[in-house]
Amino acid sequence: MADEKLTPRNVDFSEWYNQLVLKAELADYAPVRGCMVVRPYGWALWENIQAALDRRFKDTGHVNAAFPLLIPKSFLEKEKEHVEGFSPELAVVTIGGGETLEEPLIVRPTSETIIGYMYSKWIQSWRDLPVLINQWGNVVRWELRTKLFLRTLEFYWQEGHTAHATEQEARQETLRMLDVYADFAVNEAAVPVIKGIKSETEKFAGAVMSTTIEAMMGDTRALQSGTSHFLGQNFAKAFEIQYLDTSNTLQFCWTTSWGLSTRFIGAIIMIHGDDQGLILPPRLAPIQAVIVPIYKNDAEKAAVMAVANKSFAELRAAGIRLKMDEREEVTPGFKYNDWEMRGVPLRIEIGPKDVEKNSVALARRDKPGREGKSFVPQAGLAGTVERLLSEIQAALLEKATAFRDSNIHDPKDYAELTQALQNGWAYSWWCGSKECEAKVKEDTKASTRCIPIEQEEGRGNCIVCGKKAEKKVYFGRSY
RNA sequence: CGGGGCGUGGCGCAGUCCGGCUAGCGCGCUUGCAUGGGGUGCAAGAGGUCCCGGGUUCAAUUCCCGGCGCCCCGACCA
Repeated sequence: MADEKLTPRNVDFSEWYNQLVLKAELADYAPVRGCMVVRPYGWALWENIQAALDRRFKDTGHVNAAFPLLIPKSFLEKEKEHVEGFSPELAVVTIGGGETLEEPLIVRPTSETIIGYMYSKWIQSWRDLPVLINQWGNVVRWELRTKLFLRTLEFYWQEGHTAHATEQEARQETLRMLDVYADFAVNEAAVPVIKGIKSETEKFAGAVMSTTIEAMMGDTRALQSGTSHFLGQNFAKAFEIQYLDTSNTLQFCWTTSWGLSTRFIGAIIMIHGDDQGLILPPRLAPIQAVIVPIYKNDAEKAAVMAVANKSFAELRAAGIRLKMDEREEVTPGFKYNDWEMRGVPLRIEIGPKDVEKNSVALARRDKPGREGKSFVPQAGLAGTVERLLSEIQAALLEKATAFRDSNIHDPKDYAELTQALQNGWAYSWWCGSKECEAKVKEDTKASTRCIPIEQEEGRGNCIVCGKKAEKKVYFGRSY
């Protein structure tokens, strides 16, 4: 419960984050190292994320299915880069039913292999394409260093896997799903993101091209918040995913995969939260508004609850996700702090004075104190609440965007670059070489985050080596 | 895997250096009374293998040896 204040965000961002996740009851540490329990409030947030994404997946023609948690070890070994990338972080099952298994099974770290195997059975003809399947599930990666939501041994996500007849179509699919992620992030989570392409060193093991939506957290560190890969024919060749084209020629498919995980909850916390606690974007918040009735005797209680119950019914009917806080053992002030910590966007206070004046008091979570407070008529409350929720949603996006943009620097030379990366990102020309990328990482701990898909025409000189460069890239320290 | 730190009621810690009596404190929890528009007050309670194993000793939470676990930094890492 809300006993003590959080460590202020600017004193120790990491500590603030950990305390907040625990105190807001989003998640808790599990009895297994590096694992977490997602608690009901956190899972409700995830369910809203799922719903917003799943709707978009369906709208773009995808269907859901479920594949096994366990994958034969040999499957992972069929794609060379894939196995090299993932083998250090695999959990392997060697015993089943008391017997040593002939072939070890791995707990899926991602499902390209087993889904690829199934696709090879299901796809025969060009008429079977494209295959557009998504899976909601969990995966395990044996990470050495973990943090609640951002990186845990087991995490929940969705992984989309598609197979296409042509390279062009698969590349389009990759970018289309990246757009879906960006649309979700911006319009549902109020998380501004940059769509871009990962460098060779940063890309997914087994992909031809990886794309990302990259977001800046409240401490200016970067977070890869969703990712979409063009896999070329790498997995199609490893698993013989083939079809006969219209001229009766056997062809390999072109495949993609794309994923977004519970890590995104971490992004929401770290982007919008403040010293008081969480600030959840209204469109995803499990509770959009909380009603706090205020009274000190039975007579006042009866009058206040009559108005509170009427308001509750009206808002409920309007589709607002709503909570009535009827606890009698804590004071109104305690409830204010409690719900602020949990990030509820709007608080509705109803007391004897409101009953008298036919009003209610509204307090916006995104604006502290008096600035966010207003007294509105009881009549037409649902309309007022809907308008405020939508204003809060817009204000969160605007604030996060302004913060990000003010922390993206444009260094003039390498010295300025290293300086800029102490506190923020840099957007600079880059020749594309691994050497220059590695040097920046060595000197500043910052990696290339992405080469934005949308960037102005032109050429410049690499910020590191000074050679001709055709693309600009974002550098930043990441989670 | 390298460096550092820490394991004591549910949580956060003190005590241990220099062994000894009933192991304390804050928060939380239970009950009662008062309170109630910004983290409410008072009172009475419940709750402990002092991480585990071994050794030294009349006596170990405390000293010694071994083990396990967790956290931070680094390396690694979608």
